[in-house]
This record gives sequence, C-alpha cells and structure tokens, in this order.
Amino acid sequence: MRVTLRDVARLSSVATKTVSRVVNNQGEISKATRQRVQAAIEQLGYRPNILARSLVSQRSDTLAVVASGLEYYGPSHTLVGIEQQSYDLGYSLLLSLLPRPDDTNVSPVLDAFVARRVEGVIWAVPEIGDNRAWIQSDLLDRLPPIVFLSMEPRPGLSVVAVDNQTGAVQATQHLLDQGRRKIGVITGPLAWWEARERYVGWQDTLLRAGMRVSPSLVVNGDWSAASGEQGMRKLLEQQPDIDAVFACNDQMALGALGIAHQSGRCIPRDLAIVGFDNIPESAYFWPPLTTVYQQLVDVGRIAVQVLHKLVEARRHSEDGVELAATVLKPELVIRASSLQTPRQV
Amino acid sequence: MRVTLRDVARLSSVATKTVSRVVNNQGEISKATRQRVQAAIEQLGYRPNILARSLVSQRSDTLAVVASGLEYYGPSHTLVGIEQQSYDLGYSLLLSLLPRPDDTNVSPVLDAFVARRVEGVIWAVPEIGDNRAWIQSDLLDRLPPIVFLSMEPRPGLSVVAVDNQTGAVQATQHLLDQGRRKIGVITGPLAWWEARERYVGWQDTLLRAGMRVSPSLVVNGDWSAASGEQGMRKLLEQQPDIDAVFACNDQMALGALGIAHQSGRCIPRDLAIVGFDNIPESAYFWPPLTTVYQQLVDVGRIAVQVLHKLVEARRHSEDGVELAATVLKPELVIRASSLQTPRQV
DNA sequence: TTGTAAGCGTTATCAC
DNA sequence: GTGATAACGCTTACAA
Repeated sequence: MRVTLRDVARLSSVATKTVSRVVNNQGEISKATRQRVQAAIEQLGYRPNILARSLVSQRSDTLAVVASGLEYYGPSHTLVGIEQQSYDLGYSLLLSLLPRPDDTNVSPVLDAFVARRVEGVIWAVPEIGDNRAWIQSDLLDRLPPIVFLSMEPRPGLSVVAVDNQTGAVQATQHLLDQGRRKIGVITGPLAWWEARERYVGWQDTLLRAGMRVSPSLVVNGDWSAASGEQGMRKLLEQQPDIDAVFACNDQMALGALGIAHQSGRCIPRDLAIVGFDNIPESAYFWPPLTTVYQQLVDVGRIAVQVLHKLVEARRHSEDGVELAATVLKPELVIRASSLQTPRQV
Repeated sequence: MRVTLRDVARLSSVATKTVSRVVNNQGEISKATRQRVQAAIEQLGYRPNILARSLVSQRSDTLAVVASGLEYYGPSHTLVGIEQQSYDLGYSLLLSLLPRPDDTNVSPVLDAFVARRVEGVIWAVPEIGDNRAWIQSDLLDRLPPIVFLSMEPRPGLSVVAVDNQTGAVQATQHLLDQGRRKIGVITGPLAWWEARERYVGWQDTLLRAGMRVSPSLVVNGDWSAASGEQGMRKLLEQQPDIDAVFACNDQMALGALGIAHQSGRCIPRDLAIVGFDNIPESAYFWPPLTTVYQQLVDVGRIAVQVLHKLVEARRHSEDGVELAATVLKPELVIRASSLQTPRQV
C-alpha cells in the first residue's frame, strides 16, 4: 500500500539516493536513469513523505497563524494575505483560532506549533487588555520567530500594523474641513489597542484645531451595529446640536445612520457620518459611507515577508536581526455621508 | 540547542522508551521514575517532535482545508466551524486557499497535502462550472478521505451542504403569503450550484402557486451589491409593476434597496425585498432585511465530524463506509423589508 | 554520474 | 516496571 523511495529504487534498479535526486531535481543525473526512475514513480504512484524529509533536513517549511474573529472583515482579509504570501514563498500554513480574542491562556496552541516544528508564527490576534502578557514570559524564548499584527509596536518585537491613529485623524480632519464643528465619536471597546488609537486620533485632531473635547461628544461602542444605534441615540440626547459623528468602524456607522434617519435628520446635511474599515457594503449604505480604508491583505502579506526573513536569518544563524515595526498608512475614502456642507444655522 | 528524547533519557538515567511513556502517559510507570523524567524534561526544556512521531506512528493528526473567497461571509464562517471542530477532535489544520474559486488546476494543492500525509481533507470551495471535474480523475484514489461542502450531493462522495433550494422556497413563499404577486429575482452567477438552487427554488414556488414565470422577472447578478443595483434598475424597467424581489444574497439585496429607494418606492409598502445569508449588517439595512439564515458554522463542524469518522474507519481499515450527504435546512428570518401588506391597487 | 552508510527523533516489539 | 533494538522514510556525508 505505502510506496517509499526504496520501492521506487528497487523497481528502477538504482540507489535510493538517486531517486531522491530525481524527486528533488538536484545533482546531475543521466537522462536514461531519470526516465527510468520517473517511470517507476509513475507506475507505483509514489508520493514523497515530507514529514520524513523534515525530520532529517531540520526544516518543516511550515508557518503557523493564530487568529481570532475570523467571522469579521478585518481578520479574514488579513488571513487571505497571510495565506497567499505563505503559498508564494513555498510554506504550508497551519491555522489556529482563539475562540476568544482576549484569551490569555495561549500556551496550548503555541506548544502544538513547537511540537510540529513550525518555522515561524504570525500572531494575528488583536491586542486586548493584557492578552499580550505572555510575551514577557519565557514562552517566547522557546518559540520560533514570531510576527505580531495589530498591536502597539514595541522594541524587541516584529510588529506589522496599520496606523489607526492617523486613520482617525484623517477622518476627523475631513469632517473639520467640511465645516463641521460639533464632532462626536462612537468608540470601539477601549480595551482594544486599535480602538484606543482611533479615539486618540479623534481627540488630538479636535484639540489641535483648538476645540473643546466635551465628554458629551463621546460614547463607547463594542464594534457592533447595535452598539452604534445605542451610541447614536445617546449622542443625540447628550448633544442635540451635534453635526458630525466619527464611528470607529463601519458596523457602528451603519447603526448610527439608522438612528440618525429615525431622528428625522438628513444625512449629510444635518449630520455627517464617517466610519472605519471600508467594508464592501459601506459603499451601498444610505447614503454611501465615508470611511477609512486599511490595506489588510497587505498587512498579512507583509507580515509573512518579514517572518520569512526572520526564518532565513535563523537558518543561517545570523544574529542580531533588527526587529522593527512596519506601519501602514490607511486612506480616507470619501463618499456622500460626509460630503455636503452643513446647513447654516 | 535541540533537545531530544535521548537527552532526557540520559539526564534521568532511563531508557528512551521510558521517557516516551511518560510523555504520552501510557503504561505503568513508577512515581519516582516519572518525577525524575519530568524534572529532566523541565530542566532541558524538552518539546516532543510530532513529525518524528508521525513518521513511525503513521498518523499525522492533521486535516487540511481548501477554501476560497475567505473575504466573504459564507466561507469565513464555515472555516470557523471547521477549525473549532478540528481543534476539539485534536487535529491540526492546514489551510490552503484557491485564489480563484473556479480554478480547475487543483493537483498542486492536493499533492502538497498528500506529501504532508494529512489524514483528511475538507473541500470548502463552492461548485462552479466544471471545477469538480477533477473528482472523476484518478486523483481521488490517491487521496485521504475527503468531505465536500457546498456542492450538489452525488453518490460515492461525502457532501455537507445547506439546502439552498428550500431556503429560496421559504423566501418566495413568504412573499406570496404577504400577498405579493409580481415577484422578481436577482440571481447569483448561474455557474454556481448554489445560485442555480436558489433560482430553482424561486421558480418552483411560483409555478406551484400557479403563477407565470416571466423572463422579465429575472435578472442575473454576480453576488456583488453593484450587481444588485444594476439588477434592480433592470427589473424596474422591464416590469414596472413589480411588487417584490428575491435577491439571492444580502449584498445584492442591499444594492437593490438603494435603487428601489432612489426610484421613489417605499419599502416594503411598494416593494418587498428578501435576501439570502443573513449577514450581520442585514438587520440594520433600511429597512431591516428579511433574509435566509444558513448555519454555516455548523456546516463546518459537521463536515469535520463526518471526516473524522471516515479517518477512523480508514485507520481500522473498515471497508464500505457509506458516503452520504448531509443537508442542513436554512431558516427564514423575517424583518421589516417584506412585512407590510402591499398597497391595494 | 551513481551508490553506501549513518542518522534525523520518535514509537513498537519483545525481552528482562 | 523498564530497557535494548529495530524500524518509520528520507537526506547528507562520503565513497566509488
């Protein structure tokens, strides 16, 4: 049943090493031998066993990715980039999902990776609360190279992230440029690093413009459209003369749009709304949503490129590879939900 | 640097087999020895090498999944179910993405799986055109057990799928029940099996109700919101007295909603709209969208459960395991976009 | 250009 | 209870 290199060698009357050479296209082999071997491979239906090869060559050609919230727009797009680049570089990809992104018990999944001798790890779980605490532990020393996504860059770690703060600045500045003066914000859960960055971007932009940042302009959401609805209701209550809202993702913006309509406001005339993420649906909201586009597929691709360099460096036992952060700038996508000049009071 | 079983054995003055027993919790071992071994493991930072284990035990405890379109709602949710169930059953999961779902050149990715000796494969690529042609080839014989998702059930294959036709029937019947009489459809790309099923469900329901199925009630979309817009425009042109539309996914329904509004129609009074998928945003469309919910996470979980049984059967070389199809029934989620009785003409 | 021997890190077999 | 020894399927020296 199981066909091995030896079987092929026997059938084609050569040494196993010769078959190995044919399979891996290495060394000089006479045409006749090669053809004979290939015929035997064909005939027996031989498939090389990469596990055995890994054992002796000390390389698994496998990367692993730990992700969370794959149901959502961001993580799934990043994963696409990770997979594509891994494939392009010849790696297999092992996938592990954390059921809860704020999970702090990460050693089981990491142990499994080490046991399988993966050559590198992409940590694609958003930074929430202290779910990065394990980085301080000695766990990290026993691990292969690892690249972190969506987290605060810090020295000694390879991080690839989008500059959320700049994105929020772009969104808020755009609203200012459109003549808006009472700009509220619906934040994400502030335990999330990304949510904090977006909030700070909003805040800084207003302060730099010499405006007051009243607490009545701030409500907290949880990324869901339901929380966007709730947040919008609260904002309209706390600050009836509000003329713009920066919702920290598109789902919350969607919820906010609905409530704004229900309150009888015309968008963007009475109230401008800007989101974050540029989910495909946002171009078809009513009105189409101005939002911040992040190149999440690129984040994934770049992460694997960085990881690949770390893996290569370790293979050649180069020391002192500088671990740096790669930060991508997002882009504002301007649509109807923010475009009209506000009505003069 | 590399610590092996032998190193541990040496340090704790036992045989390698004993260490192996301790690591795998098998056989009877005296408390003293176990502790001594565990201390050595701890001290050396020993991590078992699963690759080596797989080589001798002839099992990799690894499944593989081939998916496509992970950026979209359906595939990403199914993948979540697949990963969760794989983890629960103790398998590692290898992920491969097909850049184009209609790709017909699948042997590279399958070869890679065979080379890695995965014990089973989940084929989570939608059936499009003849992208199932390879199943007829001898490729299948050399493969480990494989479970197919989202495809027409056929004898000799394990398939797990949602009953798209029934979903479409539910949607269309609901519109009939609401008193609608001119019910159009915006289909998905008809090369897709799922799109055809939904189309047939719409058609059959109308025919069974004794209604005519006019070509002017049918337009073809490509799943995108843009195609939903375009389709809606065409429908309104071809059949101005249309009073309901079944859009074959929520994105197209979103596009249709926008155009319907722009045409001055009030939804649901003048025009009822129903979608398919129940993406989270659909509950916040304007108006909230009636749609068909598929338990896609369950599809993934069940697929792995089925696969697990096949793997076990092969291990014990049980023959004649019946390969059956598992079909899940979707559920209609009724919201405002279809609820109101139409205006009496 | 091709072959031989050793070994990668584990588990299975069968002794003790 | 524990230990020697032979696999598992492949590649890397080194030899011919």
